[in-house]
Amino acid sequence: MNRTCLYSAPFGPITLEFDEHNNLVKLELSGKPEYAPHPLPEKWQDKLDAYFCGSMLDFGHPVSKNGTAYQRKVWQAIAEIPAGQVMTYQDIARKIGSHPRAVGGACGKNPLALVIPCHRVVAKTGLGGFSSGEEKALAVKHWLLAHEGIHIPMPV
DNA sequence: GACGAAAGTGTGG
DNA sequence: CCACACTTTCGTC
Repeated sequence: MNRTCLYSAPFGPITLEFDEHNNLVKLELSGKPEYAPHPLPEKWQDKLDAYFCGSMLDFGHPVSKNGTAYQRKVWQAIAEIPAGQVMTYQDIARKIGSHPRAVGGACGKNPLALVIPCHRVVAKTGLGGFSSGEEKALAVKHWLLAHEGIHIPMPV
């Protein structure tokens, strides 16, 4: 079985899902306070605390293995993005030899939202899209970017 | 310059 | 096989 934990992030509650292997399998930016909050592993509590504190912007955790080969490639490329820096979908697509559309699709299925800096990936026209236009998720993305000191050029 | 349509890739039904 | 996705680019107005 999996354990669903809740973490109080500055922008709102986030849901972390752990499996019986005690490893993070999913990280949702949307808090679902409808489950009994299991004790979040101190290991991740500290990581998240350090991240939101601004001391550690890199989780340094392997990407989820629950995905296709291309998805893993995309996530890995994203994970290689240095902290405090953003990369466009085209750059990533070019890096892995694919196209921006596929990159966006792979990112959309990214189960580890915060672990994989998918929010660090922006479109050429600015922030780009997020969750098919989920303003809430986009707000979180903007918050995370601002947290890293990145200013997003508005497409006016 | 702004708006609308087509493109080329991967995933899901 | 067809439709969708966190886009990009070309064509037209």
